[in-house]
Amino acid sequence: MGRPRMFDEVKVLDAAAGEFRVRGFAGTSTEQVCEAAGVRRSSLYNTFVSKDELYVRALERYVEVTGARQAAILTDQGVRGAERLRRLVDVVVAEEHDAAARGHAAGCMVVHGFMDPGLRERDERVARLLDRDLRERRALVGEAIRAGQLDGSISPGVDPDDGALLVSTVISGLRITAQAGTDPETLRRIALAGLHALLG
Amino acid sequence: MGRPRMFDEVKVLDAAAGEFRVRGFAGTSTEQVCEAAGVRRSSLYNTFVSKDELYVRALERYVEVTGARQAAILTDQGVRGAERLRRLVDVVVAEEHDAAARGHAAGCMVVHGFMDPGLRERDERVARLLDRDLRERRALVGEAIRAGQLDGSISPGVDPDDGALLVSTVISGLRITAQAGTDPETLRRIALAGLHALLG
DNA sequence: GGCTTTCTGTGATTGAGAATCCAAAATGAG
DNA sequence: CTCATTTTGGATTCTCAATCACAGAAAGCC
Repeated sequence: MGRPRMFDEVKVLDAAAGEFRVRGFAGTSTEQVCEAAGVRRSSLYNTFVSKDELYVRALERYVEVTGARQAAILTDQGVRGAERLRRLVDVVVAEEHDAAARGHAAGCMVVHGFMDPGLRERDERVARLLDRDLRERRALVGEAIRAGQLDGSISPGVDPDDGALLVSTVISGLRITAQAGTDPETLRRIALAGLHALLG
Repeated sequence: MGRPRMFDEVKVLDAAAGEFRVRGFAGTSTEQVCEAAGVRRSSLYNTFVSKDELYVRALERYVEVTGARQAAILTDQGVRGAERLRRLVDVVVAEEHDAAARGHAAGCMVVHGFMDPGLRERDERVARLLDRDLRERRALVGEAIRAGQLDGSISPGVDPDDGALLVSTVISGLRITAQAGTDPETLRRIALAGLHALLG
């Protein structure tokens, strides 16, 4: 029934996300994506219509994968609330560390997406994806904070919604600070200091 | 002695910075800069050689202006250390607020610069400018923290260098969170929560 | 094995934007 | 007023990313 794909569609999306997260949409050429994915441009366009469509698909995938990973950490019932937040930070720091070892910064599609108003205006779906991701992320962190307040690891004085916003702000800031060549231990120390209001 | 300039070179740089800070280098066309500055393209190129050169000049100017404003706040001897940091946050929040009123997010050339590794690789001067700015900014915040520890407004337990890194991380994160449509009061509350380790 | 279908790869075409060029206009000096 | 000099507006060229079209190749079906 026709010649089968020589490449794995999802692998290409991951490769594309790997490029977009570093340089953003405007800063990444389709040639770079092809290079990273080991696919010819015509195959890329044949499968994914356009650069915009590819970006949307890659963003969907990126949000889904990172969201799932973070959800697993934040809802881990075997761990106290405060520790879940620490593990979240550790994951982000480790990501940056791994990327730095490969020479480039990790970047983040969500950060780039938010920093590019033109992109959100041009494609409604991008705006929706980013907003939904942000909401879900905050909801998950908020739940972890509530859990922490119940198990006594997080001070009951803080509003979980504010706390969630703080966590997402600190992590975004971390992405920027990481690019300036800050070492992982320092990065982790700073992040935990930023969450001092929550973690004491 | 020839026809004089019809435009103010510095005003054009400010207008260019105003565009670059929102969409970054790759996301901004010279046409947009011309539009914003009210200058024709030939005038732009006649005066600033190329887009790259224009960007470097705009970044220099941007870094100089924002640096001076922040320095004034952070070294204000009439104000206690902790209060200086709060004022710094207020300035950033106000910037985002003003921009939001005009429909677009404030953005930040420094954040965009750090999030664009390709740019730093291509032009050594951009990398140097960003690094220098970051160092100076941290040094200033560090000084304010030391001052705060002397006047008793900031807990003596924190390392000023770490504190400075935290402040710059939180402010960067703030820039991102602001784009998601967070209102100014919330933004301010979150930022102060992030600096809880410093400000108590 | 021939046929159909769908993929792949090469190369052409389009299009956006950066860079350049040129003639006209403006201005101050003499 | 006239000249020398520089700016300006518009047209043009150039470059490279993005897209498209077609020929060849690979797999399943009969």
